Order: sequence, then C-alpha cells, then structure tokens
Amino acid sequence: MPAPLRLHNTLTRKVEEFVPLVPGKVSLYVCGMTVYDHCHVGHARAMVVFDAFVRYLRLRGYEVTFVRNFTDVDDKIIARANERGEDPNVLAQRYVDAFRADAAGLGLVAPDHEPRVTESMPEIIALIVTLIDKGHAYAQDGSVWFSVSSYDEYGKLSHQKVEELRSADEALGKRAPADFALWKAAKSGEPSWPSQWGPGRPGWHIECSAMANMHLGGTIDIHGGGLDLVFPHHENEIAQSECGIARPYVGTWMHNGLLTMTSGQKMGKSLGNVINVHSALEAFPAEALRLYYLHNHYRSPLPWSEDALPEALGMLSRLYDAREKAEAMAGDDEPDALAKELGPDAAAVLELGRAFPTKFHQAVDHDFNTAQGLAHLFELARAVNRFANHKKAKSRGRPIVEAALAAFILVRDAFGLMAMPTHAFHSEVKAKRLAALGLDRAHIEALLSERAAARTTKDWPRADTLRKELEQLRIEVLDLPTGVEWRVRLTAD
RNA sequence: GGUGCGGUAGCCAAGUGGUUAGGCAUCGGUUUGCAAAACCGACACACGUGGGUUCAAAUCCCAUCCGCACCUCCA
Repeated sequence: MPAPLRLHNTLTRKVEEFVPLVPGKVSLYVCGMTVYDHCHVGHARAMVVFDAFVRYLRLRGYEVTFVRNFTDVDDKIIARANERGEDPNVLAQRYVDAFRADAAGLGLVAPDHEPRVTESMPEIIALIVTLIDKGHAYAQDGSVWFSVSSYDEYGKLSHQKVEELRSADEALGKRAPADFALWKAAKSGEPSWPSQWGPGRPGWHIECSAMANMHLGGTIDIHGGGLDLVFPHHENEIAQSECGIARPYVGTWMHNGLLTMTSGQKMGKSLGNVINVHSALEAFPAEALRLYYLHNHYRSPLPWSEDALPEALGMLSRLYDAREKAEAMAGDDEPDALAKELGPDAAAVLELGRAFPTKFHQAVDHDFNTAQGLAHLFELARAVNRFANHKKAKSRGRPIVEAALAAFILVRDAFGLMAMPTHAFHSEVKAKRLAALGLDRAHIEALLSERAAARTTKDWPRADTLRKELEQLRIEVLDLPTGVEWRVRLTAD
C-alpha cells in the first residue's frame, strides 16, 4: 500500500489527504511549455518541482502516469515567427528541441506521454463539437466561443467573479465579455487546420482539456502548473472539461510559486529579466539548480539573485563532502557496541541516520515539504562531519555511518540530488566554473606543480606566493592529507 | 476596485498550539607549515503592529500596516 500523502489543493485552499481515484495509481498532468522561446530558470522551477514530485510518488509506492504537454500552436508562436519571417512550425520545433536539451541537462525524468497540440487536433475538435452539442459553446464567424454563463461553477478555482472580469477580444463576435475562444478562425498567413467551422486553430485552453483526457481519462488525480496559470488557463480547463468530459475534472490542483527577482517582481518573458536554463547549466551543475529549487517550499515565491546558484552549489558541496567522508570509512564492528565505545558523536550519527527515513518522509509527505526534508539531511551531514573528526572514524567508523549513507541514497531517489560520484561532481563543477570564468586550466596546473615543487623543498614563502597568485584567479588550493586538491571559488570577490 | 498569498535574527528560509529546523554571511576558537574544508562558539530573549482566546501562541481569532501575485501573454 503506498504511503498516505497530504497535499495542498488550490481548489479548496487547504492541505488535505490525497486520495487517488484508483488506489495506488496516480494520473498526473503538468502544463508544459509554449514553445516560442527558450526555457528559463522560472520554467525550470516548475519542471524540477514536478520531476521530483513524480520521483517521490514512485518511491512511495504509487504507479504514476505522468503527462506533460507542448503547446506548439499559439498566438505568441505565430507573432514571434512573423517578427522573424520564419515558419511558425519550424520555430516551434526548434524550441521543442531546445526544451528537450534543457530537460536532459536538468536530468528530468521523461513523461509517460508528451502530447503536442498539432498532433491532437481530432480530439480537440471532437471536444469542441461536444461542447457545442451540449449548449456550452457557440460558433460565430468561423470561431467558436465557450459560453461562461452556461457553467454556473465558473470561477471556483480562482475565485474570480464573472462580472468583475475585464474583457478582451471584444468585437470579435463574443456574446459575453468573459467568454473565451475554443477555436480561432484563421487569419491569412497563419497555420490552420480544417474544421466544420472553417479553417482555424485551437484556442489556448482547449488543448490541455483534450490532451489530458486523451492520455489520462475523464477525471485526473493531480493537475500541476505554475501559479500564474490558475486564471484564466486552469479555470477555463475546468469549465471545458467539466462541461464536455467528466466531473470533476481534477481531484487535486497543485500550483508552484513563481520565481521572483530580488525586487520582489516575478521573472517573466514580458519583463525581460529572464535567465535561460541553458546558460545557467553552462556555469553550474544541474543539481545546484535542483537544490536551489527544492530547498524552498514549492508554493512559496522564490527569489532569484546572482548569489542564488553559488550558494546552492556551496550547499551541495557540503553534502557531497560529508558523504565522501562517510564513504571513505572502513570497519565492520557491530554498530551499537561500536557507538558505545567511540562516544556520543558516534552515537549521534547512528541515531540520526536510523531516524532519517521516518523524519524525511514525515516532512515530505506533508505537502511535499522538500525544504524540511533537506534540513534533516543537513543535520545528518553535520553529525557525520563531527564524527569524522575522530581519530578512529576512518579506520572503524563504517558501521556507524551506514545508515547515513542510506539516507543519501534515499534523497537521491526521491529528489534526484547527490546522484553523482563525488569526484565526478567536483570535476564537473571545476569544468563549468573554469569555463564560466574564462580560466585557463593548463596555466593553473603549471602554477600548481610549481607550488608542489616549492613545498617539497619546504620553500614556504614561494609556496605562499603561488597560493596567492592562484587565489587571485579564484582558485583555492587544498593541502589534504591525501594530496593536493584545488577548487574554483564560488563566491564573488 | 475584486481574488489570493505572504511579512520569522545581517540575508534566504522551514515551522502541522507545548524540547535551539536548515542554509548563507560576519566575527572569535580548534585544526593547518600557511590556507581551505570540517567542527565548536558568538551574532540569537527571532516571529510586521495592536488587541484577544489559552496553563501555554510564530501557529487560533479580531483589527491594522506593509509587500507581492493574479483579474484574458506567462511555469
């Protein structure tokens, strides 16, 4: 039996027990990208949060069917293509490819289905026909509109009142200001598909209703997306689906908070303050982004700043280094007796490691509180480090840290963090930081070997001069018992 | 104007009425040839403000101030 979870439901605005329609199975639909530009670090938050959520559900024993769409026909795509004198389909495909590269870079698990609007046209048209037949929609001059007044629960997700809504697309043949397009009559030069109302294309919201139904069936357990989609997108999806397919449309609505700039404003394409995933991944490992997202609660706004990724990378290094110390320990004594012999720091690691799975799940089962789950891991890492200072830890400590090592594996499986061997992590960090700062590896290595030579002759002044020279290049030299290591400093000067 | 979310130490931040969450920064100490990392300690009587309920409030209630988002481009 999968573990019981509690999730915040936007519909009720409460954290409630999650009960899937079919015990043990979860159908999950997440709104994907509208492919008219690169994926930025705000999109990536939604992608990573739901990626980790899928991993966690599976770890907890649920059989998950995960669908994430591409919206590849849309006003914005057409507008962008016209600006550039490019075919909209070619432009959309280019950004689909770019997204796939970013998704791979971020280490996202592949959805079970990744439907595209252009490949779902018969289902979309069929749904519109049903809505017209049932009296929830009307055709006018080659377009089809959803009649909001035909659905008296409209507004239940976003708590908007129909009378309060401003109107857009006025004078296009709508009967009421709040009505929204299901099908847009083609204008010249736009991509279009034949239909009984004439050539045209789907409105923005209908595709998700149709594609969710195609791949997951009438009622879906969880629908996710960014908070900014609550209105109008998800509100309209509910109206379309509940009038045309099934009620309820969705059991639990999950919305992630938005990335904000330090000024408090959100990051948005329209504000021109975006950082692309691609450039973030050139300078930082994907796990640093992942940790940055997951060390906050998914529903909170998340401030972006220059320091966000360096700080997250520092935190990640801390975890990797603690794990490495534990991995390096040997010994095969009976753990409880050994803990008694080695003292309170050993006993603390043993106890924290053993308690970890319970504490971790308790935190994360409660509305996916990844921040609190990770806090427990940091607590454990500190205990490991403290214990590792003991003289006998390296030769005999392995049984003491065995449970702590299992904790790192648990977090890896749940969140996709700590998935690399430590040396691979550090060499990826080095490569990316060197590239980002434009540093020359050969030059650094020459300075390092010169310093090594000075140290063998105990020429300390020369060694220190070289250390300072390297420091100015942002290279930190570590004289470890196992040999000389070096790292690229993360923080700004 | 309408609908929501939020204000927790220098900064970010979790908190599900009852024992120092966590991270980052700065400053001391241990350690180190010098450093770094790590550990220990300080910053720390933290919860926007004013009332109320309670044996007990960051948490519940009322009022109030401030910030942000959404109200047909948005993850």
